[in-house]
Order: sequence, then C-alpha cells, then structure tokens
Amino acid sequence: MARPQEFNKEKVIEASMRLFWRQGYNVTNMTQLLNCTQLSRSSLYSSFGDKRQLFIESISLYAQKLAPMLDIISKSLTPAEAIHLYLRPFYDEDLPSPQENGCFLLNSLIEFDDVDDELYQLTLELISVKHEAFKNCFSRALKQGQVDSRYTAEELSLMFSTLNSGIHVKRRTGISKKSIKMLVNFFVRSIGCEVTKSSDDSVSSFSDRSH
Amino acid sequence: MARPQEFNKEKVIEASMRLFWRQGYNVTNMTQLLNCTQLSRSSLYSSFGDKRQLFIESISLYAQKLAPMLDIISKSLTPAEAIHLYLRPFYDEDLPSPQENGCFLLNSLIEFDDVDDELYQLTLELISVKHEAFKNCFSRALKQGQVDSRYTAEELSLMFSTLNSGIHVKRRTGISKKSIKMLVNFFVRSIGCEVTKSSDDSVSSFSDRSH
DNA sequence: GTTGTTTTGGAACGATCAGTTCAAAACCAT
DNA sequence: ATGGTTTTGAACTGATCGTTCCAAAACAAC
Repeated sequence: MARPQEFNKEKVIEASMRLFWRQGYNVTNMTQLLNCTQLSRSSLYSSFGDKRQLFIESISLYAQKLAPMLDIISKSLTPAEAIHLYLRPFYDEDLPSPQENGCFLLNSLIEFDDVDDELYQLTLELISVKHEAFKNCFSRALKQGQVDSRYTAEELSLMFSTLNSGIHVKRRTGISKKSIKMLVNFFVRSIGCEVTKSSDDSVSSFSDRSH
Repeated sequence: MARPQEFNKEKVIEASMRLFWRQGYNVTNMTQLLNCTQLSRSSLYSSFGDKRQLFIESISLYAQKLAPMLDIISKSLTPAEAIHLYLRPFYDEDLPSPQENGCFLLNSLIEFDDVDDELYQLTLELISVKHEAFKNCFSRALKQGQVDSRYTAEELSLMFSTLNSGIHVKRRTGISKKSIKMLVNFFVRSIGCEVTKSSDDSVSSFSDRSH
C-alpha cells in the first residue's frame, strides 16, 4: 500500500555511530548526521526520535559489536592472549589501524562527566562490561598461576584498564605503533604473563574487528 | 582622570581557568564565565578579547603554574621522587584531592582533537613541556643506573605519560586513592626505581599545588 | 560642581542549534 | 490510471550561542 522505507535502519545507526565516535556528541550537529546518513530531516526524526536517542542507539551498537570478543576474553583466553587480542590492531604494523579517536566509550565517558549525568551513567554501564571480562580472565589466570600472584584479579584488571585508557589518550597525540607495542610488552612482562611467539598468533583472526 | 578598573586581571583568568578546567571549552558559555568572574559583559570583552582568547590565557596560566615543578623534576629529582611528587595528591589520603576532572591539558587535548586544530596545537605544545621534563629526569637516572636500563629515556617518559593519562581517565570513573597508589607502586617497581620510605617524603612540600 | 575618561549594564544582533510542520512527491495495491 | 499511505524536502520555530553597541553611571582631576 504505502511507500517503502528507502534506508536500512542498522546502516543509519552505524553511520551515525562513526560520526559520534569521531567527533563526540556535542560537536556533532544534525546537519552532519543528515549528511552522513543520507537521510532527510523528517525521516531521521520520525524513525529515531531525536539526536539524543540516536546517540544512545549508536553507543549501544558500539558496545554490542564489542560483546563477542569480550565474551571470549572472559571465558577462554589467557591474559596475554586477551591483551594482545584487544590491543593488536593498535600496534601491529600489518593491520589497518582502528579509528584514530580511540575508544568510543572512553571518549563519551570523558565528554559526559560533570555535564550530562544520564549519558554518563549509560556509558559507565557499557564500559563496566569490558572491565568485568578482563577481571574474569585474570581471575582464571591467577588460579592457574599464569600471572604475578602479588595482585588480585581486580587490581590486574584495573592495571590493564589504566594502560588501555593511557594508550587511548596517547593515540590522540600521534603515538607510533612501535611505541604502543613497547608499552604492551612492558605491561605484559611486568604482570608476569609473558608469552611465547607461537601462541601469540593463535587469536589473530579477531584482528579485523571494526574498532 | 578616569574611573579605575575594579577587578584584578589575574584573578579573573584564574577563575575562568577553573571553570574551563571543570567543564571544558565548548560546554562553558559566556554567562557562566561572567558569573564566575563577577565581571560585566562589556568589561570582559574589552579586557580579554573574546571567549577563545580568555581560554588561551586560562590554559597558559595552568601551564605556567605547573612550570616550576617541572623544572625541578627536569633538573634534580630521581624518577621515583618525580613520580611521587607529581602523583602524590592523587593517592595520598592525607592530602586534599585535586579537582576531579583530571589534567586540564589532557582534557583539552581530547576535546580539541579533530575539532579545533589551533587550540589542539597550542595544547600539544604546552603538554610537551611536561614530557620533556620527565624525559630529562629519566635520562639522568639512566646515567646513574637508577632505572631499568633496558629502556631509553624516551620510552620511560612515554610509559609514565601513559600511566598518567590512564590515571587521569580512571579518576573520572571514581577510582579510589588506594587503587591509584597501587598503580603508581606497580609502575615504579616495574621500571626498577623503587625507593625507600624515608626519601619518599623528601619532596612533599610541593603537594599543596593547585592542580 | 564641572569636565573628561572609563567602566558598566542591558538591549540587541546575527549565527547556529535541535526540533517541528506541512504540502508535495513517491510508492504500492488494485 | 487511481486511491491511499508514507516518505521526503524545505521552510520555519524557538532557544541559545558568542559578540557588538551605546547611553548612562562611576570615578579622577581640576
């Protein structure tokens, strides 16, 4: 009966996700969102509510894309495997670099802190999933003696999260892949879970992820 | 002859610095700046140009306040002393916590990246002074065998900078002082410049700095 | 008090923002 | 082709932004 929608809802969210990711929430205006999604003003508002709602869908999609990897990290990888899986795209010269703007969740956390409590809380919830995954990973490793037992799983997870946040910020100043590799190796060595070259490559199939 | 100015220019810059620091550049509007500086609209514009210029003076003041400490770090402290001097307010339970919003320079770097090239470059220049100071500090320590010689001064400085950036981000999610202390100790131990308890207190006179 | 200069408050401007409205175009079913 | 429904584009709204402008108030010097 009626005229059909000419756009794919998921693709629209993905496009706006990339824009929000690159620029942040406040800097991104509706005109830019319309350009990047190729939608008309009315279509976007009638299908997605408003800018805020579109952002919520965007950041949720980002978290959703991260979930499968976090699940594997949580359940079956060693810390060394998990760390390299998660960070390899940032230091491996043979892999395409992820977006230069770091982690969407971290960016949002910083942007909303002290400014927008609702979106801050949402971001915090999404980010805690990552923290939990690594905590589980370290917890398993502790039981099997694969990491320095002077630290708890919570502490190790916090260390990694801090390293990750640090790299995230440093990437904005133009750090080289070689330097990131140095940082990662330094960290892995320091928590006592260094790994041999061969097993290092066993999980590289995940490296084509989008973030 | 004429009516005298009723405000202190430096105090005005300091007040606006604290506001920009807490909220960021874009979120802060002129009305808020007028409130916190207690100036009239015309006074602020005639004395400071515009919002952008006021921000430049604000972030420059921040860097200027940091300079004396960086000078001492660069010239005379050991890495352990420097690291604890710089980070102690963040982990020492007996000291008042600095603003919860982390380092003004790091905040600005993230805010301006990909959005405002001129202010990004300015921030980058101001931040590089800090990096240089720690690099010099590590360089001295390497000559005297006070740190792990597997790393260069540049690498050590990058490690510290990454740790610092990481802590900066983590503080926004509500990390405890105890956890920060753990992170700092872990780092100091990992680069092989652990220090005895006595010398740890030798530079605490700087801990009342404003940031 | 008068004169000359500067500060001051408030009105107003133009630009930009997110969001709304609506008639016309596009499409499917018959 | 026609009718019924939805999408679409463009004009518009109201709010907020940074910024300008100017007459009146405040002050110092005489």
